Amino acid sequence: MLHSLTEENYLKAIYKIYEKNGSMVSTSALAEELGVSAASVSDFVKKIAAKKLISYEKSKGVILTEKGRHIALNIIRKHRLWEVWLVNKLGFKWDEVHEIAEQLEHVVSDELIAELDKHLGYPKTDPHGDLIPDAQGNFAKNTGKPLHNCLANDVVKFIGVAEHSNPFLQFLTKNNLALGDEITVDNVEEFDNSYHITINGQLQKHFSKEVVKNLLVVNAG
Amino acid sequence: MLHSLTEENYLKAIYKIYEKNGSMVSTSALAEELGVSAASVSDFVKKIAAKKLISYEKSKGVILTEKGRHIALNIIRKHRLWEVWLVNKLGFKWDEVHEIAEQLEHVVSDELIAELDKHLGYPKTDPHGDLIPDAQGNFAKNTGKPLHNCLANDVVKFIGVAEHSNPFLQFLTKNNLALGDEITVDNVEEFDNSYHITINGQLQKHFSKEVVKNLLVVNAG
DNA sequence: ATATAAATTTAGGTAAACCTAATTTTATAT
DNA sequence: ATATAAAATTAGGTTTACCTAAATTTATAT
Repeated sequence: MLHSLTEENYLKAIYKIYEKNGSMVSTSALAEELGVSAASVSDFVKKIAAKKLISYEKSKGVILTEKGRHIALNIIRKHRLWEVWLVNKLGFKWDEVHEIAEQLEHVVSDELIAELDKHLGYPKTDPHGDLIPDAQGNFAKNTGKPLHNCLANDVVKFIGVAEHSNPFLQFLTKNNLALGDEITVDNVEEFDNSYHITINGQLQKHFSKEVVKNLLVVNAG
Repeated sequence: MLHSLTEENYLKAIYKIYEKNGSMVSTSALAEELGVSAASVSDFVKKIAAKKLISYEKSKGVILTEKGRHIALNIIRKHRLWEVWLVNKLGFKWDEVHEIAEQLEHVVSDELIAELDKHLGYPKTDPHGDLIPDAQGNFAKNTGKPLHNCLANDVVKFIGVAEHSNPFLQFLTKNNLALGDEITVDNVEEFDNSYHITINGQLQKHFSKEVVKNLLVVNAG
């Protein structure tokens, strides 16, 4: 079964919003995410609901069916594999790959994706630390928690970001923080919830609440 | 300037037919190549003529302008680079890459293509021996001549194909003939113009006129 | 509870890229 | 030179994915 570019983008957007909010996806949220009018969304969701890719309750919102979820995860799988390729094989930076992967993710060829996966050594995560679903759409939930939850003297490992915007990624690069780095929480400012940290036991930094909320970490070890 | 998928495919098709026939490209030839009706072609060529991508003489045919030729060559460059990647890096066979490259060629990112080119070691030819235009659209003409023009006792090198269909490529693979091989013409049958040849001084084969017409060779040396 | 605001849907319309059928133009053959 | 065939164009229509404006439904606030 072949899916139009638009259909793929709708399913991906529905998946993304659902993952963030955990509830039915509203017409307006979808319109915002896709950059189209609410009227267009209202039209289009009826079409994909008729194809059983989503279930749609009028005026309430939409949610992916198993079939729709499977397709969405396959696109996400392709997107993340291409991002790994762009960074690991072509030398792009983590803030340069999203737009290119948005195009590559729609290329249709199961053999291509299987060979790409092999070529990359079957990576588990993409350059932003996001987990890559397998060909069946299975994947674990990311175990990282925001650094914001940590207390003084905690020692953790930076494994992902909750915010994927290029400005945020560039901010981290500029501050010499990269995935895999060890972070020690030196002290938390009570007054504004900003964090004084040490990266890899070497570099001291002071990050705002907005930053530490978006750094996903696990216990070091 | 951004071009629709359709526009890119029209320009590529016009280029391809023009290279084969060396004259103005007819509506019917384009319709045949693109798999659409002549009426659709007649409509669409007006649109791209208005954009100065082709020049169009009503009822006579079309030809690329410099601008249109430049775009066509850029798509061909991308197509061939992706084919090299598929074969050299992912391990696909030369008869498995065309359809995938048809999709990849439309991805838009000059940086991507520049990095891909570097990653591949700036290849001069694709897996079928076709020359890859540079980023400015410059490229030499293929110097290969059909083996069909050779006489008994000629010793030549196989460097390209005039026919790109998968059945033909698979036929050559099955017969152990690959690009770069040395071909010795042992004898030409007068009666049907079939060729008795020896590949790399080892393997003797008997190929029909239809086959040898599509094998491009240069003098061995 | 009802007025107002916000979100959603419906109605009606557009542009891109296709189609078939009819017409016109160009080429071919006697 | 003219009839016929082939090729190209025009006319009129469809589908997909969008739009704005109007109407309706749902949520919010007094």
